[in-house]
Amino acid sequence: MEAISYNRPSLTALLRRHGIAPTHQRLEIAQVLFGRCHHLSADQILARVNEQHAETSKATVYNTLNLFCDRGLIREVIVDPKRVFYDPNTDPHHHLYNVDTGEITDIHAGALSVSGLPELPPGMVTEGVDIIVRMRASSPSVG
Amino acid sequence: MEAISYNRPSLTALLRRHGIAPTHQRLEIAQVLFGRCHHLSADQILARVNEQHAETSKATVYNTLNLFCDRGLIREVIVDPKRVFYDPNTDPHHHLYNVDTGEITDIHAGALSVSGLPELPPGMVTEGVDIIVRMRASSPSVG
DNA sequence: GCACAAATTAGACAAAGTCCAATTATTGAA
DNA sequence: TTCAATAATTGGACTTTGTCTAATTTGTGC
Repeated sequence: MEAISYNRPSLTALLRRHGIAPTHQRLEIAQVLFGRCHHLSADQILARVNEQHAETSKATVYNTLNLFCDRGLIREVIVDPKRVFYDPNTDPHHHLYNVDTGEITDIHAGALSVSGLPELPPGMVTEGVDIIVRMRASSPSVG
Repeated sequence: MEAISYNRPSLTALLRRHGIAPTHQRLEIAQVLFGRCHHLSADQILARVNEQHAETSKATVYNTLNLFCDRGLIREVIVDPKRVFYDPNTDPHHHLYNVDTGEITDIHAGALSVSGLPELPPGMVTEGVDIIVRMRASSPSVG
């Protein structure tokens, strides 16, 4: 895994390395993504970026998250039909999803192996394999 | 796999077996789900149900799909952040997702095995393991 | 036919995300 | 620096998916 420090100079370098001009707003967003707990939604990122003083618009947050995804800096996590989460960890790994709380935890891919995947149709290429383990508390009140 | 015929009497029986009163609208929706190609979104189901003559409202389609899910008749498929798809196949299986076209295909679980999944935290229970293989055409114009 | 419960409905509403035209930053060159 | 060109950001309107509610309709047993 690429070691990432969370200070401005190294975030600036990180963006540049991915061909992204390091503007003020992008650095703020990068800091939220890489500096705090993982798996935030666009809305949560918007709120955190503007915690101290409003400085970034909704449009910019969405633009930036899509840009970061396109450039391989972060990854979308699609587990909740209501919103997309963004994962600053781009190493191969999977997710444990707490259906009750919405909490997402990483599962390292190293320990895990999948066999028996079918061949893809000709001309097609795997973009990624997502494994989502959905869990819940064992004795919910619903019988 | 439970064999399901797609005529009214067997759909009626299917609903009753799951404790669901077989109303006209529910039978229409069941027919669309079980009788045609798989993995439809709520919107697609709404359109198909009202193809001939408008007979079912948006609210009923959403109510019914949620009811069918709760009762284990169908399953949600969460692969596209824009909408939920509904899968009439409730046997254990996984999905191949064509990122370019949005097309979803089944992967039978029989042929497939996963090892190395971590233990769940105490008091937690697996609700399901979803595996999504995302694929795309091998040489997209984007370099 | 009557009363009661269950299902359906239109349409208002909410949340996530996109789009656009106008403004503001940033950059490189002179 | 200053200027011009380009790139980024912005508010707000808009779209889409899905939920909610209060009123109506339907169905059931008696």
